[in-house]
Amino acid sequence: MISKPPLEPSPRTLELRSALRGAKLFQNLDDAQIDSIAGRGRRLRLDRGQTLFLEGDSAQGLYVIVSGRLKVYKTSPRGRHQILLLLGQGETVGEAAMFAGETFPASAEAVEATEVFSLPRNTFLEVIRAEPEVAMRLLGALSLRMRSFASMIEDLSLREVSERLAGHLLKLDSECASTGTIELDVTKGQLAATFGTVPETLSRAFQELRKIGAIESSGRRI
Amino acid sequence: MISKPPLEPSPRTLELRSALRGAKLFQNLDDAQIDSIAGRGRRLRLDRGQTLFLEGDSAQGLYVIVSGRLKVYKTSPRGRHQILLLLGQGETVGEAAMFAGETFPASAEAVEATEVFSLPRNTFLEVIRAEPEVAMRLLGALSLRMRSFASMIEDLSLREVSERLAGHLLKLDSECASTGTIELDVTKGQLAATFGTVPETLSRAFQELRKIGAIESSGRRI
DNA sequence: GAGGAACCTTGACCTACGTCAAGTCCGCGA
DNA sequence: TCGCGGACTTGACGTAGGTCAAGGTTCCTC
Repeated sequence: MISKPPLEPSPRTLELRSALRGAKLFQNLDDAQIDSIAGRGRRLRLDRGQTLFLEGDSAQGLYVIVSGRLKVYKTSPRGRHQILLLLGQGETVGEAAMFAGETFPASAEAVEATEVFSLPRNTFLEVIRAEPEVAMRLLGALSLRMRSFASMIEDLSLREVSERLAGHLLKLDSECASTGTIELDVTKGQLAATFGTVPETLSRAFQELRKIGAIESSGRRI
Repeated sequence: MISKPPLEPSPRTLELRSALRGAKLFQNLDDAQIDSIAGRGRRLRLDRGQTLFLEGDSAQGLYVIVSGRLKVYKTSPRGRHQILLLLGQGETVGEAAMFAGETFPASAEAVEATEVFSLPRNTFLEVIRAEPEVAMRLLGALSLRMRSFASMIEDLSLREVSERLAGHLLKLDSECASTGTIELDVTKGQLAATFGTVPETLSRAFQELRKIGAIESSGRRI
């Protein structure tokens, strides 16, 4: 028996709506538009560690994270990882692939149980054309991401690991509360991979900052 | 005596028009639109080595390169440079700064005598709103740039210098003619700075590729 | 054609950091 | 309660590549 969408929205539908509305990209769409988008894509569940796409896969659309977290990363032949982005609820992956090249420039995988909403390329292009404001927000999002890539490049090429760590901690502190104590929400292994290094080296960088008295830390609290 | 623009377009005006039309961003605008844009910005001449803006400067607009070349780069406290982009005629700088943050995330300077056309932020935003196609092209351009940043990050973190060089040479070859011989159009010092390294190391990388027989080279011909 | 100023190369040296190999600590399921 | 596996740390070691210093080219100007 095939069931059509019920007239009363199910809890899952409500959750999806609010996730889409939470996405910066769709912030100024009205309910009807959100619902129309919600009806035109598919939902995907990913277990922790499951991959959403691999570098080189052909990109058919845009993904919005409904819940959970993804990492977007590159892999070296020798098995090391470089994390480009860590994304949470309301953030999107795959925009860039829709406008340049047909394939994903990096791989993406869930770092915890994650649900994504996938919107086909053409649907998204329609939305953009109909709503110039979405295009503007997308430009904003891409620009922000470019900035963060630019500073990753700067870090990798001009700063050493403990400087990257120090900078990152300062940024976290200023973003979150400036209370002076931070709780990491990623494993140190992942943190290392976002800095372009390995856990061992990151560990020594923590050690160094501790030695010069810049931080105190135990476990993930700093 | 103040001279108004003549009715007959001057050669300089013609040059500007064709440069703007050459810019991918404005490719599908008609003559009237191009002229209107041309009339609303200013032209700037830069000598070789002169800086267009510095990281942190407040960004008032978009620059289109009319002739010559610019490098966009980051600097370390110890004076090393990392080149993010090398841009030529028809390419644009400063888009990202218009949509995210008020300041330039990097510095830009002319690597040869260069003329740029600077378009105020608001004018450009008007153009985008009036011409959604320009927004789409801009999305394409930013996406492409993101891709190239992503692969710079990959290179810096996962590949060694001679691999970067080899990859770059292969790309140049496939882009230009696949003839097997390439003529570099940048100094090796600049090439080094785009790879996140120093001239000495680049020189040794060339040496290595020569030794294993992958290339032959003399001066800038390879 | 002589004198410079960039640019490039080569050598000697040193250090940041990646790798390998043992641990240690912690949470979780039986 | 006892492992057991994953995350993290620590140590020893090797090396890619940055730095410093000294030439060598090429090219531009006077």
